[in-house]
Amino acid sequence: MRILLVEDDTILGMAVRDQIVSDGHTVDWVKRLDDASDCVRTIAYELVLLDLMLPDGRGIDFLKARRQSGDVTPAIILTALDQISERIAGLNAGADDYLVKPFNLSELTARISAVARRYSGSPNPHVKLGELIIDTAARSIHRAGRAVTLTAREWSVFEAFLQRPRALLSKAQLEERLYSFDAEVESNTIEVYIGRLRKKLGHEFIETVRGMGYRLAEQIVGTKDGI
Amino acid sequence: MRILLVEDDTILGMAVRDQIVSDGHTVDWVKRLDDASDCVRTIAYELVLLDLMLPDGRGIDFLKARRQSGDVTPAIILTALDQISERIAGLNAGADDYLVKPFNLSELTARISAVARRYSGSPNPHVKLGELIIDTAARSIHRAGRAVTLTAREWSVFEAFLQRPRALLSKAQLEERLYSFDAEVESNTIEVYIGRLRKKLGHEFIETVRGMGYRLAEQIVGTKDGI
DNA sequence: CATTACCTGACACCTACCTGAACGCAGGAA
DNA sequence: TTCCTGCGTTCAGGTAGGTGTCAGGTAATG
Repeated sequence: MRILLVEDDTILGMAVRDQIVSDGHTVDWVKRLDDASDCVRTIAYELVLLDLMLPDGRGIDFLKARRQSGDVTPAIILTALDQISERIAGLNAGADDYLVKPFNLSELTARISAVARRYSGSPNPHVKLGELIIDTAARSIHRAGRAVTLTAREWSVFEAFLQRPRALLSKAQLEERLYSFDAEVESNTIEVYIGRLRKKLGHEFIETVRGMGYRLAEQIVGTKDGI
Repeated sequence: MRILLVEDDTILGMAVRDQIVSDGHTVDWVKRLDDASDCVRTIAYELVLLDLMLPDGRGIDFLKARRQSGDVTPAIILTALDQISERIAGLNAGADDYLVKPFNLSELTARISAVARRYSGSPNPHVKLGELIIDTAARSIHRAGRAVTLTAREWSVFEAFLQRPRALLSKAQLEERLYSFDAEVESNTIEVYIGRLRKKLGHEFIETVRGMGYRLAEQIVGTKDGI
């Protein structure tokens, strides 16, 4: 699982980061909201851990903005005890959960896996994209009434487009998503997977931007709805 | 929504009850676990609010027993700040959420409606799945007129699929369900249980998604084609 | 035209998965 | 006690399907 941690406290941030890593996840840790914005713009996280009081703004505004722009990435809020109203506001703003500081690290682990579980069965599991109906919990896709099954890798790539429907994703970005940092891939894997996805989902779905990368075709994404 | 409140503190209990009522729900309030047992035996609640320290036992044992016997009613745990390990154990025992005392009442409202949303399609005691008729209370399954009996572990795995019929469940998720955090299982237990379930329920029942996990076959679950 | 980027069918490897079988352990009966 | 039975867990061998690689072909760009 790829997790974004937004926390300005160094001590706490380090502890949280280490715990998450030892749970087998990947973490990117930033201390400011504008860094966080950069991160979510380029990387499709599966979970955001969000402190509410940050040097350059309130976490809740960040969260609200993300939800406004259609981002459904699960978010857990990290908050101090005396910010009860903030917590409620956070839940209303679209947070999936919160942790009250100071919290136990094994509790963090439990909450993370709980959110991960819950998210995969979230109340809005069905996403519609053109003629595709996507059930993220079941990882199943229906195309014109027929079920389409994707392999693990294929789903990873497809998911990247799902999470950021309008974005143009470079091959490097997609590779980074598929393979852990150190792994070296010396070939046209991404091209191959794009091809396989096109074969399964329909060739009009993903369009090539020569020299730059790939993105979902505009008529598929639509103007406002979807995701 | 019909809610069971298990809380021995009179002041808190009254406050919670009033809040829930003013949210438009129905509450049954009991102060002891054996009263709670009577209640859940006769009434199908949609949510249980469960204090952990009660005069006649630990709430967590109650919850665990309910889950063991196939009850999937959502539960929110009410716990004091210093009972962190209890909270974690509660989540592992099958709680859906918890509230830390002292909590704000509007926070309670938010959490309740969150659970309600999550479980908007609440499972009833007699579930039909394809040619299977499942009695979660009795843990018995009828397949084509014949009774099928599952062992405890087999049921645990099966129940996971029952609770989230359309979800894809990874082996890690299933393991986490079977074993407490500390227990280490170093083998293909899940694979074996999947195999045994298939043998008992029919091979077409559970399908493998290589590299990702397992899920109920789609023709079994049936396509809920809203959306 | 040449050049570059991308597409795609084919293929070998490898790993996740399946399955039968055996082992360990607990509870019950004699 | 000892034997038996049922359940949970582990292990090893076999298999099929996913993955990465490559080569030859196609389309875009100047």
